[in-house]
Amino acid sequence: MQLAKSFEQAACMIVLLATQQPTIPLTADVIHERIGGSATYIRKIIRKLVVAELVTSTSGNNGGVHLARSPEEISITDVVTAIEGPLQSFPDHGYFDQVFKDVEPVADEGTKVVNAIFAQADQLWLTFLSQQKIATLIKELLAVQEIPVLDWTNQSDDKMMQLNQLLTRMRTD
Amino acid sequence: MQLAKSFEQAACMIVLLATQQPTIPLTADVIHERIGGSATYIRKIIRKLVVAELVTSTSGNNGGVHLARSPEEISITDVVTAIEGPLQSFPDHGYFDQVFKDVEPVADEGTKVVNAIFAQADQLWLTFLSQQKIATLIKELLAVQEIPVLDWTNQSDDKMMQLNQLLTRMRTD
DNA sequence: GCGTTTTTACTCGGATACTAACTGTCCGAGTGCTTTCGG
DNA sequence: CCGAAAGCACTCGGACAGTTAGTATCCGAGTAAAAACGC
Repeated sequence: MQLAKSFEQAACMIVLLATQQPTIPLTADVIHERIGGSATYIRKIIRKLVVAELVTSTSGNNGGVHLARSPEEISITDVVTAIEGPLQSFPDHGYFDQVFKDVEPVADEGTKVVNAIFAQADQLWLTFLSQQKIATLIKELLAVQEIPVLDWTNQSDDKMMQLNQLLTRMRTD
Repeated sequence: MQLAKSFEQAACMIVLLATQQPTIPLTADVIHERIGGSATYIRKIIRKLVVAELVTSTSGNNGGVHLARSPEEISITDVVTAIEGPLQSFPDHGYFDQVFKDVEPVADEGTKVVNAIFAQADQLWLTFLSQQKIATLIKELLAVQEIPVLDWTNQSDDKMMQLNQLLTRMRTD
């Protein structure tokens, strides 16, 4: 049981967008250059994030995507449900009811019991991940106190060096 | 993100075997008649349970499968890992490292952080389900204090009526 | 009657198709900024 | 100088193709109990 590969890519996008200057939206192409993989599929993933209202996209020239709310208000659970839909780990095909179908007093209580158990387990998983915000994730990731903001659109090596310098400066503070 | 359909079937088998007279092993065919679905695939699932040492199978005439240990000592987690293997909900394709590949001081710490978070969430899920034993599940399922034992091999309607009577008697006690 | 062979009823485990979900591609259409053009 | 038209750079969203994990089938081989057989 594993999340889809696209979830990992989606999470990367959110992180990317969180460190992007809010004034400059990111193009699907720029995102793709950073994350790699299939350029067209990246768009499909972006679309899911738009539908889930985690990011906003603007059409036309100089368009692109940017976060819909601050990284402090986006949890990992948000990203998971955006990509995968509501979580239900137990695949209910009614086999339990089938087995005990002629045991009359039990009727179709079978799956209900099992479903309830898994619903609890799922809830534990979800609530834990809902406490993990993108903001704290990035801070851990880059080992800094505050989220650095830069412009990923500018791809020159200089910018990359600037980020490195920025990071080390932030860490030593 | 969902468990495989075969997990549900596997769980049913364990329940079935738990209520089976320990002296009489169950044939793959008998199990199939109760659970339904594909007869040959049922065998593959049984095989997984055997490899995971949840059930034991004996070859030859009058052979079949029976539980390897008591239902009190089998947890839902055991069944999950028997069918799905070790749980790792985060699909680690290294995208995070890819994004920050030229941010030198971070190096390949990216996936480690994310992996750690999901490992915690998974652990919560697993430990909760490891506390849910098959024995208690069955008791809830059938609304009885003790697990009823019968012979599923005998398929006559009489036996089914006997079970129903047995259950109502156990409940009123 | 007793040991050996055959039959029978199972499991074992690999090779092979089928299927659905996920992944990836393609293309026509829409949107808004920018530029061009005519008066 | 100003408004309308054309061009451009993007996104939108659906239709379609490829890939992979899970599902399902088939078949030859192995194993142990029971039945049949021979002396």
